[in-house]
Amino acid sequence: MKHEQIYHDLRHRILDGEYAPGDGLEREVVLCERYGVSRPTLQKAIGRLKQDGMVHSRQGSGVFVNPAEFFLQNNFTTLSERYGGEEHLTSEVLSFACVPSAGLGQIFDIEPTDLLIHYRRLRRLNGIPWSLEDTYMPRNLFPTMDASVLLGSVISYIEGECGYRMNHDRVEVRPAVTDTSLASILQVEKGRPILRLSHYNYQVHNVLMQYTVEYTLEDSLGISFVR
Amino acid sequence: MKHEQIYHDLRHRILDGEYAPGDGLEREVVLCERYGVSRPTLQKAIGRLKQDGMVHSRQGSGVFVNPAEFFLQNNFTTLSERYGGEEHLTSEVLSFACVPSAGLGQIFDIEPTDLLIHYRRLRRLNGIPWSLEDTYMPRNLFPTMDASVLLGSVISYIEGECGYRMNHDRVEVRPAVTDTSLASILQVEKGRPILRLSHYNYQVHNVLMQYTVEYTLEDSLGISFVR
DNA sequence: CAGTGGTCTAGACCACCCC
DNA sequence: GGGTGGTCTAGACCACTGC
Repeated sequence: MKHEQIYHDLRHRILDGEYAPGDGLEREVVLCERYGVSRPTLQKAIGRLKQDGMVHSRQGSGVFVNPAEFFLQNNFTTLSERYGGEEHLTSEVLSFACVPSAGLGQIFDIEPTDLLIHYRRLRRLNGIPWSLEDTYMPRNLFPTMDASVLLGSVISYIEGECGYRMNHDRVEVRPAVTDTSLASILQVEKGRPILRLSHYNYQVHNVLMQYTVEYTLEDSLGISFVR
Repeated sequence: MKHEQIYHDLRHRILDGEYAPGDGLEREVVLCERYGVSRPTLQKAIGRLKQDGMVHSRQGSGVFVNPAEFFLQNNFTTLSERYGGEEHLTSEVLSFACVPSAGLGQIFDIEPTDLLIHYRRLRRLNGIPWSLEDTYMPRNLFPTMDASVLLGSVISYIEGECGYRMNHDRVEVRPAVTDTSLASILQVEKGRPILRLSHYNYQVHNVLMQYTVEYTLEDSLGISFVR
């Protein structure tokens, strides 16, 4: 998709410092010519940059780059999307098993006796324990899944080998405090405030492919709404 | 804006049960005729419905209404937007004063000695304490503001009487636990996990008009990402 | 008043679903 | 193969900015 490419290109140019904060981007017509697209397509790309807090625009004036502290670094996505590439993210698989879905059967819309794949991973950021993830995936959708998949990218297993297509995510945030076990795994004190994120990963037609509960030491998650 | 009207119309039709979950909406061309718009405009409206979790679409097939548990009720917005109209929301002004900006001067980009209007409100949902808000607004932008503004809608004061235009919001979520004073105000036990939301309300050009810190007993906030 | 971004249109082409 | 949504275009008109 053209607008997506343009979005990524402009985003990288901004992050690379090609435009200083406060600078205006080129006029829309110029950018349209550079990328060889029409204005609506360019504006779709600009719109995503606005949502990310990278730029703001003023009718009759121009599109301007925000100071870096306004940038929202893809928060609320999965950890690998938040930090992919930029920081040193490692994961340690703490467990991998097939379990009866039991109570979780409801959200997956399967029977309590049907099987779910469950794995728990500790994610470290630059070596420091950063978040704990419990992920569940229905066995019937992923019959070939085994522990070796976790060595690579789970996403490319789902989208590549299995041929499924992710359609949308839903994320719920809850406040929590570390209990004894969580505190010892994440190596923080007991009773520390912590965010608990539930990620629901859907195919089209609301078929749930992945359900992940993440406890993260991230101190804040941000989001912005452009009117 | 036409796409906004269409979004609200369809949203109300869905909430009113005009379409049952799983039902398909009319074909896009039909809806275009009904509303007298072109397809891109209609699709902008549909796109917002998808983000809200109200519908999903399938290329080559149609647009379908989701079960109600997928609906995201405008979370992450201000409390009055989250519950406006639907529930009984009341607020009690606990304090109103003009204070030196001090440390907050930085985020407003003003001097530490410049004045900020500060007010604290306890919001109740159906009579139950639900969230505590501390709001700061720069005195120089709102010289006519006094406590009487809080009796009506602060938004319409800002956009109507003052003639400013909100351009975008930024929200940050942090985990917290209630301390003694917060627990007594919100009438919950001390040490309870709670979400702390920072709302930043901007005019164009990133002029900060309002900064609000909200502690809310909301058990979870949701958001969805459509690819 | 000239130039900018904001919104919308009419129509095109494609990928995909389902008969 | 007929019909659906996904994407894009070229161009129009408007509101607003800033000289």
